[in-house]
Amino acid sequence: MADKADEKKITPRSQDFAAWYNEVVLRAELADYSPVRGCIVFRPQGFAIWENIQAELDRRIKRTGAQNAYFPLFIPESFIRKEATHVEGFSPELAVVTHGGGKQLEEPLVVRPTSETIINYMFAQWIKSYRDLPLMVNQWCNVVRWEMRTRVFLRTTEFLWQEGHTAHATREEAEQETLAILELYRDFCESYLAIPLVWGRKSAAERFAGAVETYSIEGLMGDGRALQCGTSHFLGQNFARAFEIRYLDQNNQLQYVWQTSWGVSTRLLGALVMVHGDDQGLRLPPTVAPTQAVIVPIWRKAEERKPVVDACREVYQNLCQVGVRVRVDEREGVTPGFKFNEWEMRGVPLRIEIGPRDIAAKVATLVRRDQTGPQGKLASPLERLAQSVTELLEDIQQSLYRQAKAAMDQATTEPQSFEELRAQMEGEGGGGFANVYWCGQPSCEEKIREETKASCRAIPLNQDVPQGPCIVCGQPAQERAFFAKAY
RNA sequence: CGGGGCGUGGCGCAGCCUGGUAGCGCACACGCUUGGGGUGCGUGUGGUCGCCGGUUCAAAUCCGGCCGCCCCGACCA
Repeated sequence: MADKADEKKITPRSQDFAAWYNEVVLRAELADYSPVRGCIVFRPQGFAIWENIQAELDRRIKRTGAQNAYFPLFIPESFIRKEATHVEGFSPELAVVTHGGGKQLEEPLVVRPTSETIINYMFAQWIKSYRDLPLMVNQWCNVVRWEMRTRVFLRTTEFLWQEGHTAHATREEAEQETLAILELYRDFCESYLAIPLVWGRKSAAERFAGAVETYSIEGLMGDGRALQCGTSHFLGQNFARAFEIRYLDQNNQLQYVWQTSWGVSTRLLGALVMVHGDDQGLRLPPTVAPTQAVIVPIWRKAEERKPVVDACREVYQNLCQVGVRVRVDEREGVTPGFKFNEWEMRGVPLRIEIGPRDIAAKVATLVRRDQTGPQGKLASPLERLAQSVTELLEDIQQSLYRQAKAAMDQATTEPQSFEELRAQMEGEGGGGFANVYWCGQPSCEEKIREETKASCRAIPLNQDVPQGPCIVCGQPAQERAFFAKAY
């Protein structure tokens, strides 16, 4: 009997995080494996989350003045080679098409790993004058990177993302844009996805191939490892020079443009699972949840069925009217208990139970996904249910953020010595963010990576901290940086 | 590419040592039952046992070869 119950449960998160993660993704029906190695299928439950992310992010991006466009999937191989660092960074992971229409192609076509080259090729033709600037485009698309080792959502051969590309007249303006997008991503992740972050500049070793500076937002997953959740790059004039993107300024002088690029991907789905999920499955913040509330009718005798179902449908209508994404689970032949577990696995933030007892008392029983046990359960009068639900969803959003923030804060330390850092990162259970003084030398960063497996995740901006000794070499350091084991 | 492991209904596995009608749990279909935390019972669908060859009257099982997948390492803006 115990075995049978266990069979329906997933591997506990604390027992084997990787197994837990895979089981949640599969059982919540977010994604499935495909016949092609490293490629996944986004199932309706997972894709609906991505669509919500897209919709909200798209609004926010457009508010900055960027416009959506679409560039080709195929890029002439020679384009990738035009920017030296870029080609070095991407060559090993390119998928290349050599044949088409039954014939070998004159020039192989690269399946885009990112679209800097082809977009900038077009930019060069569109930009003539300072009056054409700034030029800001965004595209939602798929990209392909032939990774050696893949993980669902976190690193897949093909993934979906949004990539923004901008060109500006001045360095200052481009730098400002880079940071504005970083802030846009930060706010989006924290407020919309309820994922707390650290953020800042990347070290040279972690920088995007072809960028002058890379900035990122970094989340901390449930197992103590960091996940890069979005990047914003200041490209300087690297691509402008490679692709001859020049404009005439007010003084009739030819100038190279200054550029940025930035993106977030379907990796965010992985972050949602790993930040919020628990042993019951997924837990979704209400803002991004495709279904925010599910109504489960409960009845025993045949004559109880109609009043219960009628009450459920009425509540459904009322909630729809106030904009709650709600559904009624009227399936027969499965018990309420089964439904409870299933919707919990899928991460629905709020469950509304309506049975004969509730109807008699003129209430509905509300059960919040973010709290287990009796404290997550409350009776709410039917007459002001819509308001209660709306308020509860808001509260659940805050609560999920607070829980994640508390976990991140608890896992964030300020080790004073290299030994302390090493001890923190050691073993499977080791991890978290280590906020340390670092002199900025690549050799010290490399030593940390070699000996602790932790890499530099972000160097916070506008630091106002006293000088201290580099945690590796002891030389005076002006800055602190976050190190962590990363996905 | 190096080290380790595994290929048997959709999923997880047993059977292989000692050759003889391919089995269990879950899932799925139907019926009754049940229903406020994964209800129980019954009936049923579904597999050329990764591929090729060999030994044998007979191969999931023994032998040889090949292929694929997973884990660890190397690698990864």
